[in-house]
Amino acid sequence: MDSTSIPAVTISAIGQHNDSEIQLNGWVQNKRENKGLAFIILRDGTGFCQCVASEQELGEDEFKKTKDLTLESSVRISGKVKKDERQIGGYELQVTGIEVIQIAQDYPISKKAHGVDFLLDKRHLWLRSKRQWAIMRVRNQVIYSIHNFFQSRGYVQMDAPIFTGNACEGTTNLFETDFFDQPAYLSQSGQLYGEAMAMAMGKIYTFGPTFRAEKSKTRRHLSEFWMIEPEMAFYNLEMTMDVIEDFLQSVIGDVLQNCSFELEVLERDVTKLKAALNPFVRLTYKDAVAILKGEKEVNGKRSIDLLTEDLNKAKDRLSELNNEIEETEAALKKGGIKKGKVVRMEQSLQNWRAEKAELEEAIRNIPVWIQSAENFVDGNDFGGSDETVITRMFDTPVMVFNWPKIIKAFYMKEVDEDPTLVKGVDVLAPEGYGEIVGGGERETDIDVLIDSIKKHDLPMSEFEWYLDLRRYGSVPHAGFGLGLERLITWICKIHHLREAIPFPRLMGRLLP
RNA sequence: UCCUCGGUAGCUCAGCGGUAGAGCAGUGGACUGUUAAUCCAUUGGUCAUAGGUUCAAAUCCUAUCCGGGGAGCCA
Repeated sequence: MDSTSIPAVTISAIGQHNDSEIQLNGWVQNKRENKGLAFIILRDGTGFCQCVASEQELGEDEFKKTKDLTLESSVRISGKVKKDERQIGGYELQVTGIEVIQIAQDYPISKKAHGVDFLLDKRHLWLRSKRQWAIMRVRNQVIYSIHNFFQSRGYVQMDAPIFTGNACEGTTNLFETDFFDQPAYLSQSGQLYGEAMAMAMGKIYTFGPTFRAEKSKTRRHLSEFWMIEPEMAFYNLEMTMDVIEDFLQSVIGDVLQNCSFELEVLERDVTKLKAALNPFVRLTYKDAVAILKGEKEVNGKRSIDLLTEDLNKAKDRLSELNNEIEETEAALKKGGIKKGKVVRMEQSLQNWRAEKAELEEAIRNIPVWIQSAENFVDGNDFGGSDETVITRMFDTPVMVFNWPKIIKAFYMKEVDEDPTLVKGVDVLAPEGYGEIVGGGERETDIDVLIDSIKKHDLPMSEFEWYLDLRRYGSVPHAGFGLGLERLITWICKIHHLREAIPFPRLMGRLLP
């Protein structure tokens, strides 16, 4: 085959070459065979395309090559583009020639189900699979939209250092390193540096990696993740909440507009994302507590009633499932069923058992959540379940502001009417995803700040440069931090935060 | 650190005192429009490790190791 005379194109651009002969470079994502006919699903990173090879068209020798193709073998395939609405991407390739580059032997990720742990061991290969491809494309869109949002509004991107000397919120959460015989820590926030940069440029944002050393093993934790931290001079809390809302809606809008195929691959219910384009709910901490404890209704419902409803639904579904499982097990044991049907029944059983485990967990959890909500002590921080309960009441993200001073960071500005409160804001994502943004207005008064640093038992010497920002032209300013992976996890509605980053780092995982 | 669930074929799991199982993957075969193709056949096991109870242990008990997700903490 003369590979030079036929133009090589990407699958994403295949629509521009309908009815003409082209060449695709890629990997075999899947293959189905009939006598004299082979269907190769090719992926090239830009998309997926079914290539149809016919023995009649190709001749015996060229067609034989399709027989050897295994999953993830690399190939150049030339052929004629044919529009076909039924196919993935809307086109298929009628193969005229195949050049095998390499035959992959025993690709470890098969076409059927795998556990997350196994897949994470194979993360370098897992990234090739369709779901991961879709998530990473959404991630790319989110990153692009973030830059676009801030750049088009006059923000300057400036980055904070990764090595820091100040253990600004205690050393237990920080990774310690040896920095020329001095202890240094990997940054857990660029916030303080962001304030310095905002005093130089007006509006800035940082975009970089952040490190947390907590020994946390949950679906919402990473030891290394990416954070975006805008900081604006002459902004107050209200203006910041407006920016957050505008910002998140802009990113979500871009994803909805540009990633419809990716969201389809992920089977994402986009009505939930579209709901977030409506104005966000804004609650004071006090109101949020009242809603949590069931003292305040939302749309005529109390949180505890809604949870009880959820609990009963889960119980009903569980007994339904148990019946289905029992009946199917009995039928299988009895035998005399065709093989194809047996396979389907086995698969249903596996799905049901997984759903059952989830329901049982919910049934165990919800009473605890109700208890925790009822007994919530005003003035405490919200736990994971409390966040879930609050967001359960609304369709849009929820912004909670005016928090008790004692549970928030030292740099937050006090509320004028009530100095026990500070002008912080947390954004809670819907569908149980919890906190994605934390921010607020910063303290401008140097005496209040010095007092706060002392009360938090922080080493004053480390903060002299920070206090300079208040000594020389202190102005009202505010900002926030967005956890990139948490936002992506919610947008894609994925189970594990670790699927939202190419190579996750967490306790017990440094490879690959 | 605490709570909780788990470790059985390459993968996903069932079996819970009495001969080690299923599906997928792999391999061989059938089939000219498949969509996780289907159908037939077939390879594949120190049941995490070490002790103990028992006529008999993957199954019960004890210890150890490893992992999951939840609490704490957090984006």
